[in-house]
Amino acid sequence: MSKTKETSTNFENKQLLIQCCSEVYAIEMISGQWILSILYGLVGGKLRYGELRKRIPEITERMLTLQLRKLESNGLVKRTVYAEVPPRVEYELTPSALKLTPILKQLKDWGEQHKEVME
Amino acid sequence: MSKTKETSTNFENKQLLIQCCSEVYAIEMISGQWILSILYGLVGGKLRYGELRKRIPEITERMLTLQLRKLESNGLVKRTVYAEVPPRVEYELTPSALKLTPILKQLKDWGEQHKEVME
DNA sequence: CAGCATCCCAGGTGATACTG
DNA sequence: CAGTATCACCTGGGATGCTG
Repeated sequence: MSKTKETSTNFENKQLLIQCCSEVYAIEMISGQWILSILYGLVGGKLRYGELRKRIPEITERMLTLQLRKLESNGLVKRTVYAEVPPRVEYELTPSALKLTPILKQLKDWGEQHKEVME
Repeated sequence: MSKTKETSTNFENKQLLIQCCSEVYAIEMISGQWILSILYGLVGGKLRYGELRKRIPEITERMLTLQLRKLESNGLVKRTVYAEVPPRVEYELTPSALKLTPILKQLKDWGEQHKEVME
């Protein structure tokens, strides 16, 4: 670390922005090509890794794993590992993530209105 | 086009997602390192390019221009060019963009709550 | 079953210099 | 004043193959 001066400066700016502006922080969390697909996949209840994968056929294993880890570390998804053979891992939304859904609904409504305005 | 098979497929998927899910479309619009800074810079009313730049000292001219064009083509910002010397260009939020602000407020509130939950 | 490791390319972004 | 052009870098994400 502390190698690339400008990059680290930028990173610090971004971190600062995320810390002071909670909306930036929130948007960071729901940004990313797969985040919403995963969130929506889980609104129905907990799912195993393989089940989740079937609901999002286009995603690669790599990205599903990466994004789930991101969601987990962001506190939007809870990951439960069962000490069994064969292994079983279940994912579910946290209460916090569930509170996000009405806001997503509003974004959807805004988006639809905005599309109409646009032509 | 039609060169890289997988990439174009992916692009199509993404476009499809944006078209069918208006929340994805909305999130796309407010995602990006500078979008919110610019939006917030303009909530007070119209500003000239240079004035806007002073409000966001860290942004480069290149990025300010690019992001403003993105916002313009997305219908969030209106750009007005005055045929004068020296040139004058003013930017202002569209009504649609203004409707977004309460939703951003909610995202902010959620973000703050979520931060508290997180430790 | 539920991942991780590796390689690789495309696109986004910064720095810098130039222009109508 | 309000941009555009060019180069160069870094990260995100895909493909593929391996493992506890």
